[in-house]
Amino acid sequence: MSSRSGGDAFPAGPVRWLDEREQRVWRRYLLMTSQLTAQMNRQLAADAGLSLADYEVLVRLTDVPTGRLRVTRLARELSWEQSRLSHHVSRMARRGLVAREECADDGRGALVVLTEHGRATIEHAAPAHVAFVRASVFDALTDAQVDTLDAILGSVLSGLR
Amino acid sequence: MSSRSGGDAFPAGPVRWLDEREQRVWRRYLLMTSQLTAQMNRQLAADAGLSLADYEVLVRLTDVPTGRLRVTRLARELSWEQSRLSHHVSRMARRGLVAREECADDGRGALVVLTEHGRATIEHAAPAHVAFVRASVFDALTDAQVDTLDAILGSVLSGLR
DNA sequence: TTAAGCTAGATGACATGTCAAGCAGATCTG
DNA sequence: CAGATCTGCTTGACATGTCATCTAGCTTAA
Repeated sequence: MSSRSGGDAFPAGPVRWLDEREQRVWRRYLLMTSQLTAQMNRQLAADAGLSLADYEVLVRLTDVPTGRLRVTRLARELSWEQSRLSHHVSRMARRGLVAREECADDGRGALVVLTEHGRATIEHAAPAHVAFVRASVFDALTDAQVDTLDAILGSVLSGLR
Repeated sequence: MSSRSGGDAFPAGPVRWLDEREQRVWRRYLLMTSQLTAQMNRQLAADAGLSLADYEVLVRLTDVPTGRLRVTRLARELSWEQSRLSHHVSRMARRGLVAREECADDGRGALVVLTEHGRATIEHAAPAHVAFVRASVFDALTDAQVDTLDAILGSVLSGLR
């Protein structure tokens, strides 16, 4: 459990505990997200030797024609902290998936570039990954459920900022 | 992006790429879950020096009257891998939140026990954490949305096993 | 132009998670 | 009851994330 119901050992205070239904939904939310992430990671690792994080980075790079992006821009696209990306790029570079390049415009800047190996790897990985997402998520839901999910994600996200 | 639309650089094959709407929902799903987790972690860390994982462990232990559980049982309740739990218990024990105890029934077994400090910590952490979850999630959703979410979680989860 | 302050990135320290291997105590079977 | 096997748990190696800090290159304004 990740939350408490009322009437237990904790002081009641002004806290509105989650009711039975909310607790069930919340537990299932935590379970579902962790399982789904874990399975995507395992599927990608088995199929292409990638983590989901690797995959996300590679996809952003294939999205631009030049296959290269400034570090800060890439971090923003991914909604990652800049230092996380910096560490991750180092690891991916060690594996030959991307490379760093100096930035002509700005002496401080750095570009992350998709390598040939990186491109080949994501092109190999994408079909099975998309198939997995489709099978696990979209094929399991009705159109109306997807619409509601979209609305839910929007509401929660706008509250988080 | 975590998935591809059709008609791009990848071989088409028999793959059904995600359409525009599916892509948008999927991106938002990944964004929302990572943001929500990050913010829960930060809130818990700031308020009580706990990670969400610590919190989950402590809650399971407070759920049983004796405040102690076998390692395997606790791992199952959390849906964690056993070795993850073992590492995590070591770290929590170092901080005095839990302790290990031998198991009388089974010489191989081990019990994880909530300490006084652990109990005090979760009792301090729970109200603000629940308030955060309520404010971020449940207060942002209508009753009908929560029902649909429950159904979605159920569908996806049953497909994942 | 030059010092103050800002910005882009990298890095070190450390928490966390995964996988594979190890180990000792049960259990099973001939 | 002895060896084979299974089980419960721990450990080591290593990938990943976060936070705080550092460096060097921009920008600004007196």
